[in-house]
Amino acid sequence: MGYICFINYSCEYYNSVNNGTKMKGRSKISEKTIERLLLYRRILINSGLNPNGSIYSHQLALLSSVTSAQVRRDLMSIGYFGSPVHGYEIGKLIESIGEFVDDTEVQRVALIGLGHLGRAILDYFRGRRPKLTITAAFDIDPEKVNRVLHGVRCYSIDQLTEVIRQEQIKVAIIAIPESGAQEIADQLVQAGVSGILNYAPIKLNVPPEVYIENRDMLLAVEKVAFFARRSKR
Amino acid sequence: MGYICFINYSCEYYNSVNNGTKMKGRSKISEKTIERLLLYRRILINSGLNPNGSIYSHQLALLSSVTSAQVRRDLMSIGYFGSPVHGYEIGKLIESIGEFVDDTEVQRVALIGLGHLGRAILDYFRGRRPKLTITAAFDIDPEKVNRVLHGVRCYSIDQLTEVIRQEQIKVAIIAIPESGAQEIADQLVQAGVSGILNYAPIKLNVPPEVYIENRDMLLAVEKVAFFARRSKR
DNA sequence: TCATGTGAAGACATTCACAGCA
DNA sequence: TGCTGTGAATGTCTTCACATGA
Repeated sequence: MGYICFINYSCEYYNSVNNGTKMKGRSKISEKTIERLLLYRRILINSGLNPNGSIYSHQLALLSSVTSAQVRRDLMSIGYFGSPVHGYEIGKLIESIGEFVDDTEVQRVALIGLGHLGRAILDYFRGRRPKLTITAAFDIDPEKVNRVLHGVRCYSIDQLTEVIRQEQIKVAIIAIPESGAQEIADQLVQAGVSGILNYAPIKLNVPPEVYIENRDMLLAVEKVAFFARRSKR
Repeated sequence: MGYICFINYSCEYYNSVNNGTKMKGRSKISEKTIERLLLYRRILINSGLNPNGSIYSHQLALLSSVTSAQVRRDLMSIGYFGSPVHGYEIGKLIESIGEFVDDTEVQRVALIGLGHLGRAILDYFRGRRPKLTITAAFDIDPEKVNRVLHGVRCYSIDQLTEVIRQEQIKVAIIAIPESGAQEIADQLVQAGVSGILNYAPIKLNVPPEVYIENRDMLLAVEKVAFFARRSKR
């Protein structure tokens, strides 16, 4: 809640056309901006547009369902500058967003729970993001333990701390029922994880320095059901 | 985006202690407030607290990880009033939130896609919300069609329009890969659906009167990975 | 005393609108 | 001309802080 990050960036990063105005010091980037940047990148990649071509803010805005002013602000905030003539160079824009949102090295992710949800995540995820790989999965089911499922090695939940410490994993996805979720969260934090994506329908207690994103599946349906009723159809 | 709903409510709904100030006319409730109200309700139900007891805003705030002022504002916005002496009566609060967020009748929901994700949703959902039931599932796999899986009848995707029209379903969950998602969304809209929960990693084009909630699973991981790096651990 | 309900302030997010430039 | 980058305006959301009341 109210997560703001301060990023200290140097100017080599930016393909700045407008290279007169170098940005100094720190810049604030909101969660919403990050989400949109990730969205822009994926839209650009999936669009099939020529990476050597360019795109105007209003075009990208249309593809992303936001306003053109929003696009320009977001790109400004990562220090990527376009040209009034050609707009933004697609390939370089994709790259710049990547430099901003991706780590320099590959980030390893742990997946807790290989039930239907866990396997769905693996399917959606599989090879999509080169800088982000799910390297370890955990489950209580002895049938699954020590096997490779959907391309990922499955460990026993008892090895959680050990494996996460060893592999220096900082990101975890909780895809188990709510009953065990808090206990797992505690273990994850203990083992050094600093970001948790939680699919269990429960509020997890974690220290404030650990980033947590809740994707409560029940709540999502309830919310849509509410707004569906308010539609004028 | 910027979804605001105007609700016209009558005062019979509210267990107003402070019955001097009746709210007249229309009130704006934001998406965020709705999410929190749904969260409060679930926390209250799951907490195991005695429904005949009461709770103070700061206690509920602690359980929900928000501020007490936020809790009071949210409850105010649905016209539920507590007492400075006892706080809010738990049972009546649960009921009041329900009267606000639930439909008067049961709402039927369609689930598109019975892969791992679809089955995960069914598992999480199963019997949790009495006013909301997934009544029809759709899949292309002939193995699944015309069978009852996880308690829900599975139809062929070809019957989509027909079944949704017949059952007057207004809410749908898209749990299929991105490749077919836009086509399905178009059909859903055609069939009269007014709220869509989309799990496919793609921006769906729907008319503005249709409410759409995106729960992009890839983007969620990318976002958490980003903020995990910014942690001070 | 202590918690509610709420006006007002503050923080944050989005959009407007226009200078500046090729 | 038609775009970008951005100050200023607007809009939305959250928190502060205090009058009120049992």
